[in-house]
Amino acid sequence: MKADFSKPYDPKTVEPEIYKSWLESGYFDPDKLPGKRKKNYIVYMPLPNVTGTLHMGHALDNTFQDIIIRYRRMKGFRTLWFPGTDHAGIATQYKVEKELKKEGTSRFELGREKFIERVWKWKEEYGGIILGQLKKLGVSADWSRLRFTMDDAYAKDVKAAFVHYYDKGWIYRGLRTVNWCPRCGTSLSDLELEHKEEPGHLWYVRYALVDTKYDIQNTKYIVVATTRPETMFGDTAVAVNPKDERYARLVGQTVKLPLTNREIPVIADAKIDKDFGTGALKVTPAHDIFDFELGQKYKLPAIQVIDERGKMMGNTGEYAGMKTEEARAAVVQKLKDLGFLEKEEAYVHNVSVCSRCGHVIEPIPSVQWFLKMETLAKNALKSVRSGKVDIQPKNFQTIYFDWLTNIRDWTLSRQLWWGHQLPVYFCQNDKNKFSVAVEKPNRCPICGKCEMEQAPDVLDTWFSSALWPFAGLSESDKKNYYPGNTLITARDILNLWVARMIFSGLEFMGKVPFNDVLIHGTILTKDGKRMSKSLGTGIDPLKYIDQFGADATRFAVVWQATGQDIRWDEAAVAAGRKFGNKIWNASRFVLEQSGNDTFGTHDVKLKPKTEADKEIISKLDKTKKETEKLIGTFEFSKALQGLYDFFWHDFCDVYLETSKPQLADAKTKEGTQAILMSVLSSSLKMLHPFMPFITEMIWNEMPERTGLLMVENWD
RNA sequence: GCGCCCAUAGCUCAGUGGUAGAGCGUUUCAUUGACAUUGAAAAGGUCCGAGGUUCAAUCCCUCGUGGGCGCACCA
Repeated sequence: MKADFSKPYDPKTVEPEIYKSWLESGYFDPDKLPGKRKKNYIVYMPLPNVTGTLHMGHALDNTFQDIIIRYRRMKGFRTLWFPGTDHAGIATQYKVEKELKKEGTSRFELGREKFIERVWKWKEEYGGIILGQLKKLGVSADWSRLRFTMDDAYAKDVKAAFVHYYDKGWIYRGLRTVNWCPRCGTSLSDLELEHKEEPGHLWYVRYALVDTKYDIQNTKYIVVATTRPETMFGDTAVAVNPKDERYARLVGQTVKLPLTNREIPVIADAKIDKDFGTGALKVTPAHDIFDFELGQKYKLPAIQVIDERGKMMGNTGEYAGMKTEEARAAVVQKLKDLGFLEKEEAYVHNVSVCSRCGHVIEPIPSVQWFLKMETLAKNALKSVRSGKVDIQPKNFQTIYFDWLTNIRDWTLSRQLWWGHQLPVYFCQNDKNKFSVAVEKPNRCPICGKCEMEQAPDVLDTWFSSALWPFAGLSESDKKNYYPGNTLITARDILNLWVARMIFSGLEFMGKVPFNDVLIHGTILTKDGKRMSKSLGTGIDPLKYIDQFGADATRFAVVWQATGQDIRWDEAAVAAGRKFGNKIWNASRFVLEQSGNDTFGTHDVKLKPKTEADKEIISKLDKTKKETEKLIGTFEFSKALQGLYDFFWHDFCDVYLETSKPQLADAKTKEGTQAILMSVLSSSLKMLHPFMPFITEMIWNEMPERTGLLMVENWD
């Protein structure tokens, strides 16, 4: 590799070559780094899904991580950046199902085994794409330690984790009302829902009092307000606030459900809001999670009236088989006709939808596996409160605390086929009994003779990614490379993933997996909209890498990532390329002026003679300190802007110009040469974490060079 | 409903209790000299609105307006 300064810098031909030389050096692997390195510095890559392609968010996320890793590598740390991909259970299954649908078939027609084969094929085809793309960005992760969350070794650790929790008594199986996606046919955790505002109605429905002697103010019924009248076939109580004087005398009495005349009690609970609607709530334990909890408390039966496909069940009479929305309209009409509808109000409410497929969530009762969160959440809270884990910026700690302090038990099981099947084995002679073990028992411990059958459900994909800092690592890696240091990600997976890694790390490895969590801004379109493929607003960073080079793309992303969300401005990429050009030409000048071999290494003691000499050396010093400080506090954007100012203005505009007469004067010539070379050398080092390709390329021409810039001492 | 964040130049954004900053854009001038992917200079701002604290507020406090996000027991 020769830097040909007779031509403008061409990233397209240079970058692949440079990346190859890095790979060949082996320096991405901490065990192969040169020199004595005492301290580790470890970063965990947020796992891209196997369904993913590169987007601007990845570019930002990974550039930040690469800056840290490259900086620490140059500072003499034993650096390790763990890369990998996530099987992303529901997301991937959804993609493959969509593909099947186009072919006119479905997973049910294929059957479980064939379907999973198909998903593996998909994974082989698309799973590595994003990682290949990240290499173009210059990512210096240790590819020799690449893991996939369904690798055999990884899977073994996932099962062991499940067994561990089960043995502690924290995992239980039970029938509860859970979030259910009728399209995906599976339960979902709270964090896998999205909330969408939708215009709807609030219907006021009369529930007649059975005993009219409690009739107050000349009414013969309680009016409940509901947005979902079709669920009333499953009502098993009406609840009011105990302090609500309007209803005080009715508590303990009985009302009749319209349409079916089934009788249900009136109960009182402090959680009922007196001021909402009429202050009287219809309680449907089977189809509302809040109602389910009320039902548990007051031992109310749960009557399921909506099935797993989101359709009305046989016990709803004429509505059986209807979709819930149809049934809603029909029930309202009937109530109106029969005089049960007191009034109807337009009402904007939030509906929960599946974060994957967008289908409306239907809470239904279902047998699922749950993980008790009490202790885990408490530990995760403590780690951040005590400062063992520092989440930056601070306001994200609130989001973290909020989730953990109001946490519900984690619904672990999913009725999907793609994922880690639960390590639970059922006895075929007594199908309610099961055994939990990493390996399937040869002999059924229950009946002693049956061939046990594994539970069909798979684990929530986040159960396995929660183990990312250590799962699937070799024993020596677990010993040498846990815990790590830093995690950098966007805000959307703070609770979904980061919080769960923290408590999992504590639980299984006895230490938090990292001390610093940096949440960076999200990249939006220029008019402030979310970048999304389906909206056509997404931008592929490869577009910029191809056109302007990876360094310019990295520059643009870092330049703009000041902490807040970023309204993406393409002009920054052009600015990045211009800066690259500046670096290239300034280097050419310095190298030409240095007289090449007449000038030795920059160990030569610098003897500043002129004011300009002193000035540039003091500014370089200041910039070094500042850059170091800012990288340490993850203020990469500021660090880059400082370097930009120093290099372009202080060094190029001012010193390079004054150096010209100084070089022409025999008295100052040598000293100026030495200073030029020294400042260039330091600048290349400081810039390398940000713009690794061009700086590495120029480094090839530096007389003091002994090897790759990526492992030079930063100081 | 509760909570958080944001509002500064034409655009994208930094910033500070005391003369307001960058990149890009615009205008003018310069140029065979490392670089026209350049240099020098200039124009351009009620720092969202109202009130308060202060000797002094773009910055701190309160309320409001507009935008974004998170959570919710959203009946």
